[in-house]
Amino acid sequence: MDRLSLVFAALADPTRRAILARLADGEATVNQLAEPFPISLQAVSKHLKVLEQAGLITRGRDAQWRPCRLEAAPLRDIADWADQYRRFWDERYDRLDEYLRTLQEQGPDTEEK
Amino acid sequence: MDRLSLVFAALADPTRRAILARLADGEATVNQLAEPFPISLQAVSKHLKVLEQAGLITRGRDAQWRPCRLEAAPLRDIADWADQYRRFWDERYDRLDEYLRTLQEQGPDTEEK
DNA sequence: TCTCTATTCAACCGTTCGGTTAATCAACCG
DNA sequence: CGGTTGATTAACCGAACGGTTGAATAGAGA
Repeated sequence: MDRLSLVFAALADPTRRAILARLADGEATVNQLAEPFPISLQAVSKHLKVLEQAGLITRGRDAQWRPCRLEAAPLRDIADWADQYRRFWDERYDRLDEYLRTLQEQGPDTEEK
Repeated sequence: MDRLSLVFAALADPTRRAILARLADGEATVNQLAEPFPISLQAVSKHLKVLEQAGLITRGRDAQWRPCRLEAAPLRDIADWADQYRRFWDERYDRLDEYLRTLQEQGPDTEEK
């Protein structure tokens, strides 16, 4: 699967987003990360694997602990991706938006919905 | 499912992101949207349903056509969400980042990985 | 060594996903 | 009306998902 799809898929789960939020406060072990959730440790381990493959975390090794660290690069990627569409929500781009729509609507029907 | 998860899940598919890109150029019918893809019209219809339930598109009615229109609000939402983590990738926030990590690493081990 | 802790791997289970084909609905048009 | 076009719905299929339990691995420590 492509990189962007992997990241979006990883973020499409509240548990995984909560894990990222926790990691924003600093590194944490699997047990620490699992503590707030009513699911098994193994389930959390799976979530971490998904986050790792999406490049959203990296895991080190400290004795028998595997400290997880947030990696923000993919988040920048999706922020940049969404920013492509900024003109569709940012009112400062309203005039440009209007202009583009007018350009495109020349043929089928000129009326606005 | 929560709103944000719906949006992320909808975006976790290249076909659906391509549909959104197409809609950035203006409204389009299902057939027009389906044309570039090597999948059936029904499959595209399903994708549109997913996008609609995520609030990323709205569909009108023009005779037997169902023109689709991009709705950017959820994209603003995910951009805002990602922006929470900006300090982890934006170099202008490096000092703050360092500071926060130092604060947090007081207990288990002070060494960096 | 034996044991305890931290974590992962393996197998399984029910649900969802992305696709298919076939049938149906909706609206125009002769 | 009947036929055609545009789009959705229904039923199905294999793969992936999110969870489980149980077994295995890695390292600390007595």
